Amino acid sequence: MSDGIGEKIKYFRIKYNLTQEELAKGIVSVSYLSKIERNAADPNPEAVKKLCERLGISPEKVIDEDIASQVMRWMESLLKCDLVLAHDLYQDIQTKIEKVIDADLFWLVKLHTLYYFVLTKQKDKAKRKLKLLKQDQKYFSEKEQYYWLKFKAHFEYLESSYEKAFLHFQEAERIYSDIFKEESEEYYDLIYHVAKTATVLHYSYHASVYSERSLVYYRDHYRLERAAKCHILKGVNYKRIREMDEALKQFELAEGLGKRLSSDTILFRVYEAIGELFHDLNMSTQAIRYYAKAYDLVKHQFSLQELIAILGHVKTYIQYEKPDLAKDWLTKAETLLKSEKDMPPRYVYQVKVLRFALYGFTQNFEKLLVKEVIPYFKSRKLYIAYAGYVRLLGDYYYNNRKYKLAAEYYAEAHQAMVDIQNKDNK
DNA sequence: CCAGTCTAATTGCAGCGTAC
DNA sequence: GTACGCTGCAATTAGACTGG
Repeated sequence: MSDGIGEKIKYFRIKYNLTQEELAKGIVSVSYLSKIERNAADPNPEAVKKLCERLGISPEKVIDEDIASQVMRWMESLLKCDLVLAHDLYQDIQTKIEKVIDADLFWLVKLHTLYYFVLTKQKDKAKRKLKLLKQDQKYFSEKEQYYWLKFKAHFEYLESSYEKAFLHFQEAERIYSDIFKEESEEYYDLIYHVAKTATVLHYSYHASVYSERSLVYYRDHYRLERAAKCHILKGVNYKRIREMDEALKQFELAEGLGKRLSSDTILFRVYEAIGELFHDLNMSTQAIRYYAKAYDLVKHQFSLQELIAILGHVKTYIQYEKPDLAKDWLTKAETLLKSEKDMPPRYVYQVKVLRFALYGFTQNFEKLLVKEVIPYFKSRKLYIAYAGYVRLLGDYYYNNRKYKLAAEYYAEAHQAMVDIQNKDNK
């Protein structure tokens, strides 16, 4: 019978560094323990009791209703990204769960703990959890396999490995219908994340299909914050295919929702996106207006967002041919970087490159791009940024009359863009 | 009651994969 | 290679059931 006691025994045996022989000695044979652990045997309760005693765990099979419902509430709070509630429940559950023998609940908790670490950005803890779960994935039921794929994807996303994240999300979607009877909040949360990841990867086709699907659900269920985020995703994708009016419309819808919810997070993203849109349209005054709005929302509070808004100002002032203002804003960015050590590399590199753009491209620029920037984006498979910087280096060689090198880099940038399209069309 | 039969739990051992 | 941890398989054992 599979009440899942086997996995639990195995988990604790490994935790306490025992071999099967050591645990089984005097109770059952090693090979029978092997079977028990794999749920391939239905051992007599006496033996199970002895094994559990040796491991110092309680063999109670009946689970506390309290814990079960608490775990469900915790999973729900994670799905809704309610971190305050999730944190409280997490503390409580962790102390209780080890005493409970119900493998179903047991793995669900382990898996959701991974997601909890990802949401709270505890990278090291998440990494460790991921490693542990990896060893046990062969025991996962289908439902657990689904969560495993989904949360692994979230982890990869956090690590900026967007391509891996995208594949895991898609695989999770493939098995979703085998496990859950209907398309619920869980499903559309997954769809939303596929859209989000596809957007980062510039997979425009996937991004627009998935963001539309999740938008419809969130709108109909009055999940306004998510709906706003879907509008932003749609806007970004319209912008990329140069449907600027449609993009602006999406951003305005998101703005309306953001105001109604008085959510600075949403409003920041909207203003930053509109700023970017006007920047792309060479409408510098408008772009600055929105970047300024975005900046006002986050300055001296959220340093990463602040940096993003500052960078918007710098590139727009460069475009606007106001180098002095651009230099002022660049200084702000550099000051911010000094006080905040843990900024994502892609923004750090952007600051460094913008400095060269404002003060002249020197040989150090070539060194920075060849040795650090280009390899970084290549290894992360962030091909859009990669292609952008490769092209920039091409420009540098071109301006220095190194035409052969320039041509090579232009070709490489072109190839990277073609590759993205191919991946999107798969 | 008991010999015979059937089923399921349990064991011993050969052999597999991995780490050193 | 060999030591170790683990698993698959055939054999053994224990217990339940049945017909005489």
